[in-house]
Amino acid sequence: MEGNIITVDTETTGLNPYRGHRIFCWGYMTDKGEYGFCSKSKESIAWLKKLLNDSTKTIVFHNAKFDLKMLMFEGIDIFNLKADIHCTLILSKLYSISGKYNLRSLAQQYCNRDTTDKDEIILWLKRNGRQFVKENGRPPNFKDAPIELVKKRCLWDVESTLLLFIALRKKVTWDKELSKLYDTERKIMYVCIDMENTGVKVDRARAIKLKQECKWGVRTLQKLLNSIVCPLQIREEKVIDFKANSSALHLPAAFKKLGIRLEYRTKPKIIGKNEGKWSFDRYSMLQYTHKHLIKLMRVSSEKGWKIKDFYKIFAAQVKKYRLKKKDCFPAIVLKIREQIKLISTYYDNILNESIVNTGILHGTFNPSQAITGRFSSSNPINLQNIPRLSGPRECFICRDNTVNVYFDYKQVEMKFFVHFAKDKLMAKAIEEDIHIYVATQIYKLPKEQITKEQRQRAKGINFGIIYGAGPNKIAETLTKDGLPTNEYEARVLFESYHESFPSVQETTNKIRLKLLREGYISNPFGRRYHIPTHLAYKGLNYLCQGTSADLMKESMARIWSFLNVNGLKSKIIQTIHDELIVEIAMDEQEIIPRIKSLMEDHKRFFLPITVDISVSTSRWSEKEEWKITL
DNA sequence: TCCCCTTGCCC
DNA sequence: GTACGGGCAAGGGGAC
Repeated sequence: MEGNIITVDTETTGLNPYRGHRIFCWGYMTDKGEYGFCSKSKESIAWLKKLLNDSTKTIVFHNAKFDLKMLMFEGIDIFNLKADIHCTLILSKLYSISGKYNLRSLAQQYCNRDTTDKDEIILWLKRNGRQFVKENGRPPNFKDAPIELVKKRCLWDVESTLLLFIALRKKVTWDKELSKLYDTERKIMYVCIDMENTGVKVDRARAIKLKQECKWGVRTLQKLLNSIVCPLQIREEKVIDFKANSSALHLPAAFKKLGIRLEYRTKPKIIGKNEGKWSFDRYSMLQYTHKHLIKLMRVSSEKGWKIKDFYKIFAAQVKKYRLKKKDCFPAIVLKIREQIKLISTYYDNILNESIVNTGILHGTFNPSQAITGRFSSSNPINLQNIPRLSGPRECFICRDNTVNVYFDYKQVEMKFFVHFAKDKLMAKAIEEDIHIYVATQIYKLPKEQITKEQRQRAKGINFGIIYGAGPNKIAETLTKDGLPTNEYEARVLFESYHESFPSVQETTNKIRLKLLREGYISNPFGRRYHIPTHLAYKGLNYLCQGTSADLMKESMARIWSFLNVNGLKSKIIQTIHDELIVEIAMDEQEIIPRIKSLMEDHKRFFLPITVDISVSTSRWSEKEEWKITL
């Protein structure tokens, strides 16, 4: 083969190798115009393996993480390839101007490729799907499509990838910072694959038990709801089973029947055109909730009460205050929705997606999905939004002979916020308690007089401000968090905040100017954010989020190399934005401080970036502060 | 059956 | 005059 740059694309029977999906063919193209397409066979994989280990070659994929992972399942040692591996998805995300990163749009945008043809395989799957299921008892995948279509698509893809690589590589590598980011992202591919491959261990029996408890709650609360509002007249139909998730039909009808006047609407889609639909989210529902039940709702969520305990106290309250059925309605709707959510989003997935014998759950982490640079997690389950208090974390357990260690960047987004605003007073306060300090400023009280609730309010405002919130949104968030705040109160606090910390608005103004002049802003790692000027208020948040994300990525790459170079058994298993979960082998616990120091950064930023450590020897829900026990 | 909307979980 | 950042997934229900 003459070409030294070779693009490769594998076609697979699906997206999840842990569900048995595999490569069935692949194609390539070189910068000298050579190309080929072949079915998977022992020989063709051996040939590809040799290519991937030719140190004179540059191999390019579009979304290399995916192809490499699939190749791993063909027995290729992807972690020690000799060829130089590149990825046009990462390149295009780093160069980032458009919001679309599938190969078709990129090829059109950067390579002027014609994309008027529809994707013929997708069309084929759509046209023949139903018939196929009838004949084969399963939906068709790419392998079932006519091979000429697959070949055509595959070759189109490798050609586009090649053009894209040539167009983008220099744009990224000419910039020193972007080039470094690119190298980190390429390492992160392997970290991610390793992490996904290791998976997390779940306790299926516990998930079954907790699911049963929730189901009891749903049954009990559902009976109550039905007895309160059914039969319910919806159009011509008499509904006898009320759906608490139906905010379009059932909830408005139920409120009407109970004689509760509706007050809150969702944001209209087209401003002014439409006044929005009735809203029944937690914020609105709490406004309709009876005063004797509000505290119960708050405490039960805060403490993560099991449904039976909630129900006991709830029944007692109802009796004590002689509440009518209609008084209980909003609270019951909220509670049943919590239970439904726990079952369908968490317990069902934990049970359906973990491997029955081993209890291992393989999630997917995507390092280049979020525009800020954060990871996202999905498929088959999002491992980054597991509830902290209400049960599911009990199902995540340690593997035998390991402990799970949680390395948490302490207040990291807050620190970067101060870093960008360069606010000296805040910087000083962050070492002690930033939320109390902000409370002293906005309430104009000495810190001894700050109540727990005022601190919590200040905390809500701090995060709201980082996210670019206005007074209304702050009121909403605080109320949802169990701190009832009206819009007037929120406005006073909001203004008081900006009077105390003028540096914050100054920073946003600077960002706006920079966007006006250059069209983008960059974080300290050189990651660029193209933001339209009228959305400049997002800039500060992108910087905080993105800086924290890039710091985490660098750390992960370092830690992963450290573990590998030293031949350690311990594994990175999860990342939740500013938290890294490492499964530490029982006999390797001495590396915990080392990992901490690989993550911390005392030099580069306005404030030292430090790490807190927690550890669990049993369940995620049981994690506690780490004390040196070496 | 597909897709939008609403809701709700995480940081 | 304006307004909570980034994600993912599920259920309901209208559109086709």
